[in-house]
Amino acid sequence: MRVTKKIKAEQLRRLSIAYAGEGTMLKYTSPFTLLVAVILSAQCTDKRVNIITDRIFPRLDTPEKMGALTQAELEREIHDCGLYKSKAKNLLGMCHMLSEEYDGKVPEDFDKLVKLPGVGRKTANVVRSVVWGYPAIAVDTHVFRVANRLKLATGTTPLEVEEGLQKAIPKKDWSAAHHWLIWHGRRVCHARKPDCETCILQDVCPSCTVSVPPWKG
DNA sequence: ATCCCGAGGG
DNA sequence: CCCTCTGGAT
Repeated sequence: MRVTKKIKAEQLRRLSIAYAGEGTMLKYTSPFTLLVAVILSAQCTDKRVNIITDRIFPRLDTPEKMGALTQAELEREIHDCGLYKSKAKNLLGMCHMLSEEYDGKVPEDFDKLVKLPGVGRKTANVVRSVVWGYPAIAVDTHVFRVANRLKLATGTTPLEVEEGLQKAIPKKDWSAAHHWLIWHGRRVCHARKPDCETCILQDVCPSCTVSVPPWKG
């Protein structure tokens, strides 16, 4: 099927209704704690991250406090969320840079954020969008997969898909759309076995695998 | 077995 | 460009 501008708008309209009000499940109390939570969330469920952050943030909620730990100590604190060595190393580097160059405060500037150890394009977009309300579409594994399947935006790299989505979606909806696509990816449009049977986008999705989808029958 | 709101390094 | 890092949930 040919995914026209009109069909993209319909895809977005339905997603916006289905996932209205869904946001991040990560718990945080400041820009710094959200930044840490997002970094910990790589290859890990939000629920698991929240268990860890509930435990550590009462003691380690600033770059100064967290940056005072040794690598081994921080590894032990975050061990259960996986990738713990690289995350601990990056978090320490990030804390030190925040303390030394930014007076312990998380910068709002995108280019400054992505220079922090462990902070890439996706993390920077999430933090800017959630904390300060900047319009941004963070392209993670879900957004990348769902956007390509819907042909809402296509591309072989996250940046390509991000730029495509920016053209396909009104700017005021960028931050919300990021969450719509994530939740659709989590609940329905799974990586391996997408649940097309229960999908609300069957007739507007070019990748629908239902044997006789409405638009073929 | 397969996937989870990635990023750094080679 | 591809590889590696990693425990937990299902």
